[in-house]
Amino acid sequence: MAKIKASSHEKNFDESEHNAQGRDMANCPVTTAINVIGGKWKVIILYQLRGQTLRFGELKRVIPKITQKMLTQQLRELEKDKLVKRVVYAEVPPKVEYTSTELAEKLNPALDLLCAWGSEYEKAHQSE
Amino acid sequence: MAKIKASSHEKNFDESEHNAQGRDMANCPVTTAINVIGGKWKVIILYQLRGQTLRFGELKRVIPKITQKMLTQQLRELEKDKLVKRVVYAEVPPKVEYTSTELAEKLNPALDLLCAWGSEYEKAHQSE
DNA sequence: CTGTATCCTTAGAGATACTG
DNA sequence: CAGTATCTCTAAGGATACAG
Repeated sequence: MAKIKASSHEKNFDESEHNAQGRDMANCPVTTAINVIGGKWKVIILYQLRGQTLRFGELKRVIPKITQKMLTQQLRELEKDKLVKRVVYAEVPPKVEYTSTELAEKLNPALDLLCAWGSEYEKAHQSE
Repeated sequence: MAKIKASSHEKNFDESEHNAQGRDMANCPVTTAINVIGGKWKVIILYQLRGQTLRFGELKRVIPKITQKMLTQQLRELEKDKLVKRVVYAEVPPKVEYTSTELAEKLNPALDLLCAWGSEYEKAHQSE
């Protein structure tokens, strides 16, 4: 995929210049959204956490092909972006639970539409 | 951003293994959708082409910070993914027009929701 | 169990120059 | 006008080993 920095909220348009009467709306927050959920495993993790709390190991088991490093990293970013809440229990052995936040749940309608569109897309391409 | 191959429709789940009763739906086509529109400039280009045909140079002018190389590359991928139609006129000087396809227009509702969510996200983070 | 820390490979992306 | 062709840099992501 593209190189999308997690913390990059940079504008892709130079608003200072008269930008040839292009649609300034193009710089609407879709780009922000894509930046936030565009990570390779983000939507997958988010999906698993829909209305459900999971431990680190459970997530790992449910997403077998993700590495520990990536799981940790993506979770940290999601946490920083306030899409996931992380709760550490002071036990031994350690126990950490991940839950999706309100903000994340608000994403669901959009994800559902994307999911539906993805199906259409796959249908349109399955002939190849 | 994440590394998302344009042509990668690989499964991120190992369906052969009993995957710890994880939600198989997690591997729903959201991931496909993200792969297709996750490119750094894709949604921006798509937005500019909403219900409107533009020439290469017009796109370049409207998205000043994109390089020619990236514009060409992203357009080629969108074309391959059947989201954009490319029409070349046999004139001199050359003239090439880009139009969004039906499939691309079907994405709009999802993009609108993402846009709305992006605004919420920005609000929730502006305090920082 | 839930992580770090390293090392490594690649793909994404920018800059620049050139062309039919 | 609408692109290629190179070159380079960086960051995303994977593999593996180690640790509280």
